[in-house]
Amino acid sequence: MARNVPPAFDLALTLRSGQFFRYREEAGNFRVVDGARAFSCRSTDGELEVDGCGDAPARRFLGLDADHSGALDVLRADPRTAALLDSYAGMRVMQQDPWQCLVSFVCSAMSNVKRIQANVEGIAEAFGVPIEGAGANAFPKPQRLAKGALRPIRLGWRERYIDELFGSVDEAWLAGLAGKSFDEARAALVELPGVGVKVAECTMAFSLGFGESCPVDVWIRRIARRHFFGGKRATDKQIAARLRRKFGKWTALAQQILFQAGRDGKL
DNA sequence: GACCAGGAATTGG
DNA sequence: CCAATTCATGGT
Repeated sequence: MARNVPPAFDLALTLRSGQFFRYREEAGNFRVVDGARAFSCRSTDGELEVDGCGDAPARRFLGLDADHSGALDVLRADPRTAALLDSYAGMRVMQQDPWQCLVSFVCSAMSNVKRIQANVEGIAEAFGVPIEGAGANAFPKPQRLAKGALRPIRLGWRERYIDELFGSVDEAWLAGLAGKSFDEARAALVELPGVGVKVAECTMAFSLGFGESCPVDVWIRRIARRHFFGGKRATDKQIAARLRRKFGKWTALAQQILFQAGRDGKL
């Protein structure tokens, strides 16, 4: 059977995993808007079907360029992730538009997926330009926004961060962080308003290709303390260090699997 | 009405 | 470096 994706890629699992927020699901078909690109995709008989853009950009976006068999070797070597592979081996770490990803995760602070989606979509509807034939707006480029223009989006206390980012971030600079070292890229991101270590590492993992990233949120905190620290307390830095040492460049993938399993009540 | 949601900034040890 | 407090909003 000819397959154009590696075995065990799970499109729905990956898109629903909270890495990415601008998609809509309609009967197994996923409509995606990433940056200025809109496309739809579905998985049938182990084949990834894409409409609206070429296979290559869609596959890159979905994280299908990575050496996943190498990842599985690492995940199988630890009993805690090995036990999850039956259900979660189809997870991939996506590679999104960095600017949209950054803004999305600044919106994510102390929020929830439904609201993050509404916030990101609201920003696109209010300031993005229509994408020909897609029935959706591109994610707006960084630009000085009119005073109070974000108010109706109801971003809460994240509003002033988003406003400052729109007026100050250079997209080429942001994308260029992919070529820096892990420490340099993170140090640069943390300088941005509304960006702490967690948001920085989400951006690095899900859009800049840093597989060693380990975003530590409330879920990972609970899971790590219970399953990697024998129930004892541990700081976010200790958690990230331990997972990074164990999973190396597949830390973000392991983190994403643990995160999803935790939310699914399987840990 | 309390409590939590993929945290960050500020301030004080 | 770590810990406590505050921030705005929506859902349960």
